[in-house]
Amino acid sequence: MKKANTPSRRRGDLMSPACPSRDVLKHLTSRWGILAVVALQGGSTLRFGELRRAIGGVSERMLAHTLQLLEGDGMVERIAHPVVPPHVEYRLTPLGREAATRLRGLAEWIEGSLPRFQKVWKEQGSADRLAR
Amino acid sequence: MKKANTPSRRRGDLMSPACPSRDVLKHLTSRWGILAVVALQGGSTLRFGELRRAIGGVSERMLAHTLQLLEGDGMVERIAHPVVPPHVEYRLTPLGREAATRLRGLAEWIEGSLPRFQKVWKEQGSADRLAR
DNA sequence: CGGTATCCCAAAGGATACTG
DNA sequence: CAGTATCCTTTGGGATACCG
Repeated sequence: MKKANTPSRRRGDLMSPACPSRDVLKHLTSRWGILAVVALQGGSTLRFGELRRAIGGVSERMLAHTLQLLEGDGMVERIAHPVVPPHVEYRLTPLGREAATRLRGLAEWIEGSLPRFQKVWKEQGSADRLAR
Repeated sequence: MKKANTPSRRRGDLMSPACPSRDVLKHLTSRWGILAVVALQGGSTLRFGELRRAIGGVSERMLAHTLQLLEGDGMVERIAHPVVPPHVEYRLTPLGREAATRLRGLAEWIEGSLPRFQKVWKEQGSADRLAR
């Protein structure tokens, strides 16, 4: 019979409420998701503590949780060396590096555009009306 | 005197906990932020209801709130025609279009990579261990 | 060192009803 | 039509303590 449409496993649609691609987006856009990927960008492998210090403000609990989400999506690889004290390294997988390209672009654009945002915030009183 | 460093208004640093650029990231990565920007991408102006139908699953309350955040950051422009019944249109500002470029790239990559994510989810039992 | 386990809270977000 | 207002539930995420 027709194989014209393979509805389920062809391609995601973020505009559809039930699409599994929403989960990927959710993980990447969790509070620390983007920052973790960006911190790992560059191919370097980082230890848990290094990563934690690189990402200002993240708690151990949330960093571990975020890394598990990303590992579950195949974007981060966890390498645990069986020594004591523990030595665990994280690095991006090929899939994660693809994500990192986009996320780094976004991150750098935001950072570089900050002066313009601040101008907007100053000109209008948006800071007062809305929770920042 | 030296003008070598203008610490505050030069450029953002997302890795710093207190940097205001974190607010922009937070707004864009709120549950509906990216989807709203992507839905408006293309330069077209959309009415509130059209936008709502375009973004599957968003409630009126959250769409209005998200649009206000984006408007407050100068990425979305709200054009209200004083007629009855109300007629309100939304479109991206130049700043918003710059964001849209990055976000559309991310969104399309996620959508196109869904088969690979599903493969990862199937191979490892990550769906069981972690909340999706 | 690199985590879990537990507890707790603020905030994000949904449902519903109402309004200019 | 395009919102607010209100109420309520869920959950993201911080603090702390403990463990292999």
